[in-house]
Amino acid sequence: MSEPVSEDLRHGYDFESIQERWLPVWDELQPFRSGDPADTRETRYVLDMFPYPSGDLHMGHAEAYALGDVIARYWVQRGFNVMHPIGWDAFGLPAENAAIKRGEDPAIWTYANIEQQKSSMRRYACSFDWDRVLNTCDPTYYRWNQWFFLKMHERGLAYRKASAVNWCPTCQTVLANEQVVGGLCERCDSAVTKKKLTQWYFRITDYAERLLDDMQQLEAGWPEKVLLMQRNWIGRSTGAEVQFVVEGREEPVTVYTTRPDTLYGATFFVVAVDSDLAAELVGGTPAEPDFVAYLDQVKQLSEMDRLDAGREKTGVFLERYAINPVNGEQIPIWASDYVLADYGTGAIMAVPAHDQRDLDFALKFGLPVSVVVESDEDPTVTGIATGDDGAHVNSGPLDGLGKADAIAKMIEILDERGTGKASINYRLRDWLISRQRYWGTPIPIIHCDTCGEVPVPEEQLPVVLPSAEGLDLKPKGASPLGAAIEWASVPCPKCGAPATRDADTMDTFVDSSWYFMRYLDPHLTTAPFDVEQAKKWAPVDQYVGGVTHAILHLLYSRFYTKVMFDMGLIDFNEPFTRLLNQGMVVMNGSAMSKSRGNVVRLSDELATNGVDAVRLTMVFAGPPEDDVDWADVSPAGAKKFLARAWRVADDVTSVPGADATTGDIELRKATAKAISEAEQALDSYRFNVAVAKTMELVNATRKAIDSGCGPADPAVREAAEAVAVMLSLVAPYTAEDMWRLLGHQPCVARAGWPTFDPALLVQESVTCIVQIAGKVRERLEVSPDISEADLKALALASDAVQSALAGADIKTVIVRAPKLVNIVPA
RNA sequence: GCGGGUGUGGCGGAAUUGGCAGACGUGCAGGAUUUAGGAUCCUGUGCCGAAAGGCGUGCGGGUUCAAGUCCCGCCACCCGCACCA
Repeated sequence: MSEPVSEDLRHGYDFESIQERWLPVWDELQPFRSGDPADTRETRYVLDMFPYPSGDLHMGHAEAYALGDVIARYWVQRGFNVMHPIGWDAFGLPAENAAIKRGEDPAIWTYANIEQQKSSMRRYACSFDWDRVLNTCDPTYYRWNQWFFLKMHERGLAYRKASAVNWCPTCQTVLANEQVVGGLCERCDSAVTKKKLTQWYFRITDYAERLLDDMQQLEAGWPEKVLLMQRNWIGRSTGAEVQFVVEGREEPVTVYTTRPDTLYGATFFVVAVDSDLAAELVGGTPAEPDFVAYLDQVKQLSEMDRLDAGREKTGVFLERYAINPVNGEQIPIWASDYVLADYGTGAIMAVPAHDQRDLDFALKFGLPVSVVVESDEDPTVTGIATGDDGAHVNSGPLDGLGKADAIAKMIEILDERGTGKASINYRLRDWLISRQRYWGTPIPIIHCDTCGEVPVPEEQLPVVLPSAEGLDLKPKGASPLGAAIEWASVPCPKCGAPATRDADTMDTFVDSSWYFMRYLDPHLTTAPFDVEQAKKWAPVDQYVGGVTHAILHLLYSRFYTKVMFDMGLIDFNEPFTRLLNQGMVVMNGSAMSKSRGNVVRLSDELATNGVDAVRLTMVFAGPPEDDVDWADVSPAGAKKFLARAWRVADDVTSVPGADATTGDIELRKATAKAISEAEQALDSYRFNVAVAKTMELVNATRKAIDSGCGPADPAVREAAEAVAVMLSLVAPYTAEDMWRLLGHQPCVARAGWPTFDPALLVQESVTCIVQIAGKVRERLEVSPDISEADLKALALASDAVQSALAGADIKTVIVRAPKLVNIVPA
């Protein structure tokens, strides 16, 4: 099987030897270093989402990095100083799980994988600036996680509270809201349960309004879909808070509602079964045993079950009553799990006539239903809640008003009486960042019996993870760090008494929330990043990554950026100006997975077709945001094209610097057109189209060599050089070798984008189509600046037109010189 | 249920402001060269039709001299959210 190699040699193009030839040269020349302070080029910051080091690179990486690379390399060719860094999102569960399996330190597995990925990326010819590499599991990195935590703590943005939190029984750790997908753990798909724990939170809800408002800045550069998902996630809703007096209770209870206009229709009251309020209200009533039994039953449910909207309503009457503030009616208070403890106030007024959930509940338990918005159907008969909008009835001063007016009026009334006010609520919850696992950033807090939670003094950072040696990392619901007695036992920084370190580690999304700033100077020891470098480079001009992070990572990064802004560290408030969500690489329509047995191995593809062909396949497959189905594309075809392009350069016989202006005019025009069109395609992120334009130019040049002006014509050299530079974005090895064949020194990556004489784009004749009743009947070669009158006359005089008209009368003639004439017969 | 997106040859996909639908590639067919081809080169390739010609961008209407593109109504598929009061 040594055949393929000898064939390639026979035809000259051998991707393997080309790869071997140029890798060491590039290592030497380092064309993508961006840190030279004397560099005066305008700056651009291109960022690929950094990888998690679990094994070697796969097809998904190959696509993402190929696309990011096209953008970075294009901007280098256009004369920018481009920062294109890479690093590793190196903390997290897979390393820990692998370590448990092998009984070794997660650091060993992690760093081995990083080395492997790094070497694969080098071979894949990623245009990274290798001087800027960072690993989040290095203490030099995570000390700044801790630093940010302390700053947040100072500002009241990091706080601890006891709450029912999401718990993954498999990972044996808590999860943020964003990490629960459809009731399942985002990482391992286990059914998530609730657990009451005291945990650390970041107060992201304080930023809800700004996270929403600032999306305006992103509208031009982010996919609409991602913005929409974030808007939905933040879930702003407007309504009112209404106070209900509860019989036998000093303080009134406040509810949140988006429909204060339906207050006259509130016939009962529901509190979340797992809220403190429910326990308090039921305390001492005859309903208490029933309530406790019900609460136990609810606790058994997984989040999955609980979220099932089709499920029958359940609940318990608490033997207590509230007073409807507008009509003074006594309404019963129930507890149910369909009301969420952590949204609004954990209690609602139920308006069964006009809310489906409340109606379901009312019908199940035989509670009264009172229509307050005029409806044709009776909800108690149809079982369907009515009255999204309509005239209000049975509502005193609101009678006759529509929804919007009624809401305004009711808020006015509540305001006057001091029993309510307009209010805004968000679906977004605070970000739970504690994790009960080993491989993460230790939380820099010391718990002291007398002083409480004491921040680790800044000068004592980093709080370095204790060695995994001797620690049992197996998940058991409590952090393994607690068992590192020597590590955990420290004097209280305040009073000096014996105290213990917080044993939890931070969510790894903390690591990735600001890493884009650390790249600016990853070796800096005095601050997380250099403020001056930030002015030079940030924010990120182009971010590239999968849509899987549409909410989690991107929302957290946006939050961190606003916090950094408030701290005065930066002068912008959005981290990523443009965002490109590349599609996935799939096989036969479905995601590659071992269980499906449809995994295509990147290493196999690289061995068969070479790096350039794989990169080209990824880029040429279609629009970058679409999925690439490997069954639909042809890496072999890509290789064939690269060989064709290479041979064009090989065939050139003129010397470098040959005067192109004396060359074949038709090929020169084709070259100018290809460059211009590729440019437009690249500027609008239609990389597949840019490749097509390059292919057209290769075809035209081939033709010129074989059956046109011949290989010695300087226009052929001009075309081949343009192809080399255009190709350098996608197929750097082939392009570099073409550059060598053309008599140039490396690197083609910094040769500069080809220029052309705009006069070459002007055509001296264009094809004008002549339509009769919208159908093409004739084509005329005309001057591009022909007048409408001349063109009309010319078209009408044409034989084809005359015979097609067959003497019919003409109603109108539409002339769009010089491209079209449409003759409309009567 | 709510919200959003997408429908173009056998396949992946092209197509400024409405103005030659199918660029480029793949696949397929035929040919050249070759001991051979999973190499290279050339030719053809939307569909129907022998041809003339007709039809054609999910379906049905509409606007227009002209619609893949704009408007209205459907259908299909995909994605996100889903007891958030």
